[in-house]
Amino acid sequence: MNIRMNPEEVLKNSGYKLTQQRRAIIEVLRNSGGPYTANEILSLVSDKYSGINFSTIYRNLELLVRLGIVEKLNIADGYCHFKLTGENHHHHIICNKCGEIREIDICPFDELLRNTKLEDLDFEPVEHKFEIYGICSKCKDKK
Amino acid sequence: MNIRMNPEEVLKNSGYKLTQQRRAIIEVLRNSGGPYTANEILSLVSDKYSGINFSTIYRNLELLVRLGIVEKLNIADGYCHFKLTGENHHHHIICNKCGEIREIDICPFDELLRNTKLEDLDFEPVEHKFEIYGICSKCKDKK
DNA sequence: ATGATATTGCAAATGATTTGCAAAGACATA
DNA sequence: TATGTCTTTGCAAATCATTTGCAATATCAT
Repeated sequence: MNIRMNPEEVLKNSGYKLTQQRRAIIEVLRNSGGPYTANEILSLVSDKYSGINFSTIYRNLELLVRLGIVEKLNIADGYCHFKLTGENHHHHIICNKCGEIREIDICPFDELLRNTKLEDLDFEPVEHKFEIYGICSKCKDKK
Repeated sequence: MNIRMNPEEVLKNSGYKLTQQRRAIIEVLRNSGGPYTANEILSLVSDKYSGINFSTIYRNLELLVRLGIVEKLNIADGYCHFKLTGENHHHHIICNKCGEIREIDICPFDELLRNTKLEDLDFEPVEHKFEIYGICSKCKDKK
């Protein structure tokens, strides 16, 4: 599936219907950015498409992840977070106090592969995750 | 809390009682190694201490994490995984097929801090996680 | 050995996520 | 534009990991 296609095109080209609910979910993720929990996505989508159901949110997020349109993050806060797969590879910094998740462009992986012998581990890497937890500037002075 | 102390000592020195259940949990993690889910820990512990309860497992894992004795991993498989905090800092490679989790000594973080200006992000790092997902040698030929 | 207090086991609650099923919607085709 | 097929939705109930309240029990300082 071409990375140039937008989410709506990917859905249609994969034989899925472009329902109002799916449009709304994609639109919310596109316009509101940052990774959101299913809960947050429900609230945001409800603003434009009232009556949408949790199972619809979950079913579609799963579909969108499967199609590579959406990325699922495993942040250490007990929830799944979702965001549109950006064109650029990146990782995240997470504030331990307010929970804000921000993208960083820094990726340790290439460097890693260059300097070390991952193949010695007899392991074929497919993807990788890198997260830095800490305190963001807004929370720095809070106790 | 001195890192030289063993888990049992840390518990006692922190004012917690060294119950049979806690001994059994620590012993299992010490002897059986690899990160385990609460479920797996229950099974393993049940072998030596039958009748132990899920809530006991969870309550103690939480305590042990709080005391720094146990490390909690957020692997992208929907479960929490627990292991004894080793002396050495490390990260993990996870097989997408069999789910096996192995430690790697490679850490991208120091390099990262040296080469980039994390402080420009106005973020104070506390900890970080790095996981590589892929296919392990045992699963390489499975379809 | 005793007593104060932490800890356990049990059962029920919680909270995110999933599922079955009938009704509604999307879209290719006429 | 109307029709029919097949997907998708909404709802409600089910799951599944994890948490919690509480009475009974175990630990450990004394």
